[in-house]
Amino acid sequence: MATTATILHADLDAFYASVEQLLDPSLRGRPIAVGGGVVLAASYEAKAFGVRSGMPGRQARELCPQLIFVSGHFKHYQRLGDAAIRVIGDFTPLVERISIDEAFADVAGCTHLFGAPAEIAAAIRQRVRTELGLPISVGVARTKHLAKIASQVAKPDGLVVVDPDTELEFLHELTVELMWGVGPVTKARLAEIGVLTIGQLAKTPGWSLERLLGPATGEKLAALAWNRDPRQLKPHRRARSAGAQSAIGRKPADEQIIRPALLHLADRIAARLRAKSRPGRTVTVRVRFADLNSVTRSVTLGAPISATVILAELAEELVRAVLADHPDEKVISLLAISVSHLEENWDLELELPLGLEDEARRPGSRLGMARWTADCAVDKIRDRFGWDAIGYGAATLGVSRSVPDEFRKLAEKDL
DNA sequence: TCTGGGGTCCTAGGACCC
DNA sequence: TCTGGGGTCCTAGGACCC
Repeated sequence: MATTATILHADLDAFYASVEQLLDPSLRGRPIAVGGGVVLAASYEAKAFGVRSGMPGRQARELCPQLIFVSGHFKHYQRLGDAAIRVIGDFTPLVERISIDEAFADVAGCTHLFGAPAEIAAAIRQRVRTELGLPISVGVARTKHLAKIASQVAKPDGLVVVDPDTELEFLHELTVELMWGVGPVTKARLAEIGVLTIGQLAKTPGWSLERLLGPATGEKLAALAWNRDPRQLKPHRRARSAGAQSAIGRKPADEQIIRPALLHLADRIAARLRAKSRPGRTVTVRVRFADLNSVTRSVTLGAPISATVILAELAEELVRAVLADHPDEKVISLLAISVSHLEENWDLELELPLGLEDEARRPGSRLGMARWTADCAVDKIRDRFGWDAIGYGAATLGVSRSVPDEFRKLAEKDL
């Protein structure tokens, strides 16, 4: 007899759109999209017409002429998302939050207090509905993978419990794209060899999958198809990287365009790194050209950084190297910076390592003590007066904000 | 003429060390 | 001196997730 199903996966339904329908009752039951130029989220009524997040607004309107666009109430998203996760936390401390609207939980240790996992799941759904006014779907199973699939099957506004004795019956009749890690490319590759369902995947020889998808992916999918999911619940995952990007339309690859854009991105990232004392050693830039192909370039430093201007300068050097390698590309459509190899608990005093103080004080030095103190001053002013109270001249001007900064914040992981 | 934004993990080759 | 193997780190690209 298998162990009990105690893993929950809870997922708020069409979260941003549901919040808008909660705030404005006249929107309930109608197709709505959050956003304007680009769809940030769509209600189920809009999804029925094929409207998807990330879709250009114009295309969405073509698919659904009666679509209602609403600008987002971003503060409410954060508040209600946090509140929903707290409801889960009232039952068990073992909660792994995946994003603003989604979390795993293990209720093995609290069934004696609150009843069977299925009852706990029902109670969570009931409380989120009555206390917050939002629909949330929950899957209950023995593993994370199966719980996640169960919640997807439960949507919208449902509950699915997978009995440990009938796991494979449940799993094998579903299509492969419901599996974690199967996207459009993998789905298409599997379709080439006639594999459409998870059951067919399970019966496919391992060597065949590994040849088709590579050793790691092949082995992983084979394991998941037989419901062997080794992943443990990890309540306190720390972020491994922090980044920012900006789609800039179609702009010439000139310094006047690139420098302010990179400074703005570096400013956003570096401020986050400093706030959590997590400087990073690797800087990666991505340049997307007019044809939407993109190229990355990275450098790993001997010591971690979190100063805005240093990050911006390194990023600019990397972008220059990319452009030098692609002399025919005159137009760029996106710039991105990411910082990884983040330090765990970095004492800010150590950012200028012992022995480098002299170098730091040298005028024009990259380590620049003056720059460091400037960042600190900016951070303090922003703490008191808000982000836009101060900034790096060029970065505050002329940077197109196709997506509101509040929306960006929602997607940021806690460092 | 606006195809978003923030992340994770895997792969494959090369450098380098033992 | 030559050959080989294993481990680690770095880099660039890609698939995928929300």
